[in-house]
Amino acid sequence: MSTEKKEKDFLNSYSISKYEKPSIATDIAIFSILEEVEENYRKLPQKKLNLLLIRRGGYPYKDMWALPGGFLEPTETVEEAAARELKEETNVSEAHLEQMHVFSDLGRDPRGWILSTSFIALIDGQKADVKSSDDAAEATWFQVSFKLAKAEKEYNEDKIIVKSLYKLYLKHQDMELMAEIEERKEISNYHEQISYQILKSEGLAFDHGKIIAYALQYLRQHIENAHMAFDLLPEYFTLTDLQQVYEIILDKELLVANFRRKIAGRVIETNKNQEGAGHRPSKLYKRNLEVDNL
Amino acid sequence: MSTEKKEKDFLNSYSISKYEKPSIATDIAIFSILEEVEENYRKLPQKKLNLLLIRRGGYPYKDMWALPGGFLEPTETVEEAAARELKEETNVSEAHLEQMHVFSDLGRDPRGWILSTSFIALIDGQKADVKSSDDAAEATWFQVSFKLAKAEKEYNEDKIIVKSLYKLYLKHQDMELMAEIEERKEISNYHEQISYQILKSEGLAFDHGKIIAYALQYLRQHIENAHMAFDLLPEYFTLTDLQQVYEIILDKELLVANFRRKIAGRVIETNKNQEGAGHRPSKLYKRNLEVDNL
DNA sequence: ACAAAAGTGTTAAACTTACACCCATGC
DNA sequence: GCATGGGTGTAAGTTTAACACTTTTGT
Repeated sequence: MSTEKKEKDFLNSYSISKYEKPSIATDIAIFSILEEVEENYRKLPQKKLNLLLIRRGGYPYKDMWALPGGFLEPTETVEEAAARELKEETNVSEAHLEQMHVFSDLGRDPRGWILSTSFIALIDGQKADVKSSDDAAEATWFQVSFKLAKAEKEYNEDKIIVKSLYKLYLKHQDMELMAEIEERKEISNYHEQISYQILKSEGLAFDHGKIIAYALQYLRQHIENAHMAFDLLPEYFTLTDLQQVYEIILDKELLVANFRRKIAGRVIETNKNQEGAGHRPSKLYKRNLEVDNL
Repeated sequence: MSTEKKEKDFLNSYSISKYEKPSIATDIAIFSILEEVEENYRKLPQKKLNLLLIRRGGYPYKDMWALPGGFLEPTETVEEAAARELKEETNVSEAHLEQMHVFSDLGRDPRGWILSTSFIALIDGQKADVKSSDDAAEATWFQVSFKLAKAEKEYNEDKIIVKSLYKLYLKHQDMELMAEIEERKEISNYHEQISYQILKSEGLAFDHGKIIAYALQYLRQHIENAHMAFDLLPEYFTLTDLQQVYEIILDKELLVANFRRKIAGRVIETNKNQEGAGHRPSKLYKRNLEVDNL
């Protein structure tokens, strides 16, 4: 009997269904930058980092807020599932959409054995068309605040443990969700590992506080490398817009002259101008697609 | 009826089994640095990047080589599953072990709907105790060669497409496995995406050529940031050892004086010396666990 | 003695950081 | 006119890159 024949026979008789299997969900942290209205005609509107959450219509965690997501269908990849969810919730089909992490803690979902392959999506807030989806769930942008509240370092023999307590606040009008997440880094001679634990969670469903914390750390660590900042902006933008995106995500002020020198090679000046503001009009730029390393 | 009661009732009546579910495999790219014997007593032994592969004992892909891996059990997280596999194959329980990517292409496994959550593991080659595991599969270190063979750039309106063809060779004695993988980067104003495709594959099971290519790119991109290089070395090492790890992974020569200045803060000098070589003995160093950013 | 690697010093160029200053607009 | 943001220049400090040179060992 040929090898091909044997393999075929094996596959025909193989039944994968005898093993217990988990369900796979994809959850997406969809971020955008939105502007608050500014009453002073001179001042620029304040930009804020926002995250899209959906109020759960059913059990479990009924009426609490969760990341958009859903179960993986047998006809699609996790990327396709994430793109489908993103499109359903925001009607945006072209966006930065990137795999982030698999969350598989036992008991993370009371419905059973469910793994989450999480994604991070960055979209231009103007382009998103957020509305209640067909299942009547409310989708809402929440302003994000994520701050280090406490840090401690423990020196053991051959090992250092760094614990950092972060407080996450998500605000929309008079609604405020909160989570306290502890990040634990363990560094030894042979390996290092990082883990997150939810200490407190108010108004957030499942382990989504943890996923959101992970996404925010991921954003901060990756905003400088790739072109992620551009994905949060429209096609044409001012250098101040771009700088503010960096400042919001890094939660840190940057010097104008230095920032401009640094990103000079990544943008292309256009002959368009931003007009109508109570100050000198600024040039509009677009991203330079041609960047050597990427 | 209280909300808690309702939630409980819901969960009791909820049956997740009605949806079709995939199996979850964890596959690990286990890397180590091994030395080739050197006949010239003066010369240092050549270090090489090695990858652990297992010959498949059964169908499908019988007798072909695959990444160590297995199915996720309902009692463990994907990290625990990966650690279990690593321990089974190498008897190493403390190592750098990190989630990499989820591969979910339809048809990636002829046995059915199987997703792979892939990991990357870095171990000190000396510590690994590789032997045929209980299921009598052969586990073997393969020397890795991964080179860019062709690159092309396509300029469209509002979009740039960069295609890079990589050739992967895996050698052990007179065995040679090969794969050609195309990396495709698409960069537009609104998003950028990167995908890999297997063009040719000889001797490698499943889509593992793709996973290996992904792992090697991941290694190259991350070796500078974190302390990954140290995880490939024993506790005490010479600065030349460390430099060679960088050189092997980046596939690029570095200047000695400059390298030493760059990593000066990350290592601690010990009073131990490497002796017995046909040249001036070198000081042994160990890693400095205390690094500001991590 | 000498091959091989260990290890250090010097310089120019590049990039980062901090700060000072002028410009243009709408009200 | 003036508040606000747009935009540029310069000098000090730091890091990188390239190269030259000295030191120490085992055989």
